[in-house]
Amino acid sequence: MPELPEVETIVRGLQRPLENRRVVRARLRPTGLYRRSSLRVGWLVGRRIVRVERVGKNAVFRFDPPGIMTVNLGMTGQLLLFSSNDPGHTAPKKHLHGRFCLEGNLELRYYDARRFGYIYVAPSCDFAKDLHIGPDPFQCDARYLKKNLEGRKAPIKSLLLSQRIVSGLGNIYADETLFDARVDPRTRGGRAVARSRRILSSARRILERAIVHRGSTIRDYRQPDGAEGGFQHLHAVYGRKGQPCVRCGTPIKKIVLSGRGTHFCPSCQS
DNA sequence: AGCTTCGCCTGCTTGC
DNA sequence: TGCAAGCAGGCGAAGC
Repeated sequence: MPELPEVETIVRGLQRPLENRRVVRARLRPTGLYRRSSLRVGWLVGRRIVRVERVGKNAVFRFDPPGIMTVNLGMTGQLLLFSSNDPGHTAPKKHLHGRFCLEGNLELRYYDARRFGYIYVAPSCDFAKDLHIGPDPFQCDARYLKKNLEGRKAPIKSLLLSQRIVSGLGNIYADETLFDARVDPRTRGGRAVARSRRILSSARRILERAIVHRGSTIRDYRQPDGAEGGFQHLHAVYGRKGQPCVRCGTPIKKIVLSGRGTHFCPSCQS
């Protein structure tokens, strides 16, 4: 599932090929993939992509004349790049929902098997207001996190998953972060305030390492050129139920927390 | 208001 | 072996 490191990798892979190219044709179906109140992608035709960037878990495309498209990949979304004058490329059609043809015979395709992703097209976007997302772990400090955990009763894991406080963490990296910080995922937010600094620095460390390894491919995630990520081999807890903790050897436990599979070491996370 | 659960959706895994 | 139920989960909406 594309979280911050995966989206960062995708965005970096798209910047050079896409920036400064004009949209020649754009199509997206079904309309259920649009976020409420979004314009249709046809509105982008004739506009030039001036910048590709990441905001939380969203890939964001900025255009001139002014316009913006945000892509949230949900669980199984993919943004793949094809050269339309390369007859050898065999692009699957299954789950292909979006096609963006650009100058220079480039085609950006949007695939999403489960269709949990969504796309938002608008003249401009206020991310906090329109997408309900807060700063990512690289954009906030421990004081901010502390302030937002105070008095909260929900488990720290659930609070980290909420994109409103801190954006970018999903199920994999929330588990990995809390393991790194040695914090039990069931700890109530208010009880984790004193460990805000450690949690934040763990999040940054984990995310940086994951970016270096180009994200985690569990099943669907791919880079724009179709390659898999490599960080899945370095997970300490996610997907390691029953296997020995890399720190203390205790079997990793898997529980359900706020409806999410949650992996942790019952011995060294407290 | 804060927190949890539900529904969306498909494909892989599990169990009979 | 084959089929159906179970499970996975990001996110918004609904429910408590």
